[in-house]
Amino acid sequence: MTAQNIQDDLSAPDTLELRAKLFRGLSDPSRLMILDALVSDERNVQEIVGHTGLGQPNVSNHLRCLLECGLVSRRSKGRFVRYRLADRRVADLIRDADQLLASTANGVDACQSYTD
Amino acid sequence: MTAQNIQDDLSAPDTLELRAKLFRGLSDPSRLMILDALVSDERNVQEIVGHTGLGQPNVSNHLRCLLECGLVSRRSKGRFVRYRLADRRVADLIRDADQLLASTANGVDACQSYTD
DNA sequence: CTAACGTATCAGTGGATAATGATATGACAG
DNA sequence: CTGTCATATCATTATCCACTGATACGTTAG
Repeated sequence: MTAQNIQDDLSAPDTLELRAKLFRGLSDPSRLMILDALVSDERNVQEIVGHTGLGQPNVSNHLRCLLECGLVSRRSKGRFVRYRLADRRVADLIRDADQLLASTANGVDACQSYTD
Repeated sequence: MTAQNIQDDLSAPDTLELRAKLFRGLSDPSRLMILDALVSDERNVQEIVGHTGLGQPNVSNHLRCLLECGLVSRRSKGRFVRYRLADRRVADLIRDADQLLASTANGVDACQSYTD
């Protein structure tokens, strides 16, 4: 599927699954923590581990997910690998979600479907 | 990690979990299909079942999730229950995600973390 | 009242996945 | 080289969740 087809074909099954994958990348508190750590700065894995308190293999695994889903990008720098948000719109999307939550937070808070 | 280190308080654990729940509501192809069915019109459950091809209990279950997460609202109309998007920004969020996908679709398409 | 319809809930099942500890890979310092 | 550090991968486990069929609940029609 090409980029221009996506605009015209928003409900096609493939597009639904792409959308689902993108949102799933954003649907985990650990990954949101990692993304928060990357909003302000480019950081390497150790810095993210320190910033989030998550285990190193866990962080690497989440970063792989975020990378493959196009939410972050990486570049090697000697022994270190530095990660940053892939696009400004990733932060925008999270901010928009927060604004929506500010209106409907009571409802979301009462959500019992996921036992977080 | 202390609370005052967190910029704008957006990274507090509670906020992270609220965000995660909101995005998780959007992270399933079936739910995205249901939301697509509701973008243009208010619909009852049977109409959604016909529009999506999903099973009726399955649709009801997803609708409960979407309702509790504040993404849709409902009103009873006789025997029928009519659902609609809770906020225009729900559709906006999905559209913004599609625009982001249009730029990074190759990366997301290659995502192997979730074997859909 | 009673049957048919619309919707919601329940129990069971299979598959997905987040977290962890151990380990592998690769790069730099000395 | 060799040891150490940074990162990635693997195997395991425990949990979560989407789907299905059966069923319960409530409402309207006749």
